[in-house]
Amino acid sequence: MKRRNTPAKEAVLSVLSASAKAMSQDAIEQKIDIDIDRATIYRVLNRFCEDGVLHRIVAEDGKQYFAVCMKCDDDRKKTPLHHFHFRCTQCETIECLPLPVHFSLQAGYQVESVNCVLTGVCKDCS
Amino acid sequence: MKRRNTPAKEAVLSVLSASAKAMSQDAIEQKIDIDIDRATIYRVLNRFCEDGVLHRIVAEDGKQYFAVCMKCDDDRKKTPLHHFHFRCTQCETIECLPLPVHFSLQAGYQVESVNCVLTGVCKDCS
DNA sequence: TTTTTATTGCGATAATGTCGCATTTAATAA
DNA sequence: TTATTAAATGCGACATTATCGCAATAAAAA
Repeated sequence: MKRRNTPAKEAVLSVLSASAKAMSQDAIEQKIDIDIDRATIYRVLNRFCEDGVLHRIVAEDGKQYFAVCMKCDDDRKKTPLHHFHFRCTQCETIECLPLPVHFSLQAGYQVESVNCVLTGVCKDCS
Repeated sequence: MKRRNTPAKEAVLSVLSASAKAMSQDAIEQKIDIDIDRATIYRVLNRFCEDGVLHRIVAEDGKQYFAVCMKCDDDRKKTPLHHFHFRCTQCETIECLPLPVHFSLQAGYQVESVNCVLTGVCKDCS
C-alpha cells in the first residue's frame, strides 16, 4: 500500500511540525487553513503513526494527542524514544518532556508501547 | 457532604477488592450480581477516587480502569504510590506493577497526577 | 491520456462518560 | 418509632471522541 502525497497530509504535518506541543485532532483541524473532514484527519494521523512520523499520546482526559517523532540525527538534544509527557490543565496543552521513561519488567512481558503522562500545571502557567 | 453506605458502593468495592486487576466500568458491572445503573457505577467509582479508596488509570484505549489503592501498612510488599501499569492486549486486563515511576521535573511544574501504562503482552499470555 | 487504487467526504455508528431531575433511601434528629 | 434531611439512585438525554462503510475523487504510474 504505497502512500500518496495529498493536501490533507501536508496540511496536518505542517501544523504539527510548526507546533511545540502535541495536538489533538480538533486542535489540528482548527489550525489548518483548508477544510478537511474529521475522519480524514484521523486517518492521516493514524497513517503517520503507523509510518513512524508521529507518535500518539493518550492523556488522562482520554483524548489522543499527536506529536512529530524526533529524529535521532542529533541525539543529545532530542527527546528520547520513550519520554514523559506533561499535560497542563490550565493552558490545555501537552508537551513532550526531554525525560526518558525507564522501567525494567519481569521476563515474559512484551512491551509494544509506552504511554506516560504527568498532569498538572506547567511552568509557564504557575 | 457525608458519605452513606449503599448496596451499590459495597458491590463495586467488593468486586474490585476481589480482583487482582484494574477493571473498567463495564467489567465491574458484569461482575456485580445486583443490577446497578451505569451512571451510578461511575458516580460510585468517582467518589471512591476522590476519597482515595481507588485509583484511576487511563489506558491507551482511552478507557478508564479502576483499582483499589494499596494501603501503606505493609510498605515493602505493596505497590508504590505512583506505579506503572501493564495493559495486556491479549487477555484485555490491566495490572498494577510493583514498579515505581521516577521522574524529576524542572522547577515550576506542579504534578497533580501520574498516569503510566505499558501496553503489550503480559507474562501469562506470552 | 488512461488506468489503478489510495485517499477523501459524508453520513452513520459505536463507545465512553457525564448531567439534570425526580425519586428513593440511608443516617440523623425528634 | 417516626419524621426529617440530603446523599445516592435510576432514567433518559446528551456531549465527545473516534471509527467505519461506501461512493466519489484524485495522485501516481502505465
